[in-house]
Amino acid sequence: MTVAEKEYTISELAKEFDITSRSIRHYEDENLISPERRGTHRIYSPRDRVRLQLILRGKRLGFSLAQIREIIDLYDLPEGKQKQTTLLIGLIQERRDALLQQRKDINFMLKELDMLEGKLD
Amino acid sequence: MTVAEKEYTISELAKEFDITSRSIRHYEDENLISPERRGTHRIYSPRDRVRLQLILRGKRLGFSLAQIREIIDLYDLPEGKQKQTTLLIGLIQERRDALLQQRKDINFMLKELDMLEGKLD
DNA sequence: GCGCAAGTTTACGTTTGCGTAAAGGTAAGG
DNA sequence: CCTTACCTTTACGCAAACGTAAACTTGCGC
Repeated sequence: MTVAEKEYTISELAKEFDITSRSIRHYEDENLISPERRGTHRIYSPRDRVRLQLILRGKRLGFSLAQIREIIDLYDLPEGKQKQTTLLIGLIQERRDALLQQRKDINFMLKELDMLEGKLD
Repeated sequence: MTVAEKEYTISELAKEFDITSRSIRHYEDENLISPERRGTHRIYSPRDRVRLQLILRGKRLGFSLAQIREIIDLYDLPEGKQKQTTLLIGLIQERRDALLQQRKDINFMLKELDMLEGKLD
């Protein structure tokens, strides 16, 4: 039998990730997450929680919610079925290029910060 | 004698960095850059050009213009004079922490992209 | 000295990402 | 049942980062 899956309320997740419930609902409005409903209340699964983490990671990197949705959608491929592989590979490569550029930018800035600190003798 | 410094018009820089003149003027409104004026026209020096590059780098990393201004201001320290070193070191450390977190996020996402691509066999 | 591209200011418009009431529904404890 | 804490939807508000249009001025190029 399957192990009982953990469940979360909206305010639990909000507190855990230090954001507001409003934000989480907003992400749902933007179709970035869609928790189960028990009556009117939202119930979040561990899988939903992971999605939220992905969203916040994207935010920290400066992606828009629309971009984040594109990225997240990559995770929801129908497992075996590859639904336009060439198109997907293109998308993935785009993401990768952006991230590599960001990493370059970060390394550059880190170096600059080192230099600046050096000037503060 | 000093070598003649290169000069740029607003539209030259706009074209070079693939942004609009409007954006550049906006950065000026927000005190991120302040080119020389020759009459009413703006004249950009190589130093201004570097500042613009810093701005765009910050943007690619998702920083707000206000944050970018803070970062840029670090470059304009009165050379020898250290004006509240402890405070500055704190600021620099904050920036560094944020960048290191971002680099972690990036590395995480890159790994995920690799895995996703693996599933597309 | 005229034309025309490129510059200027001023100001209102737009999108994104929530904040912040307002007005109420729901569930568990006493 | 009643309070209390937490949840819900609806909707208007707002700051950031420009877009865009209007209405001018400037300065080559001929």
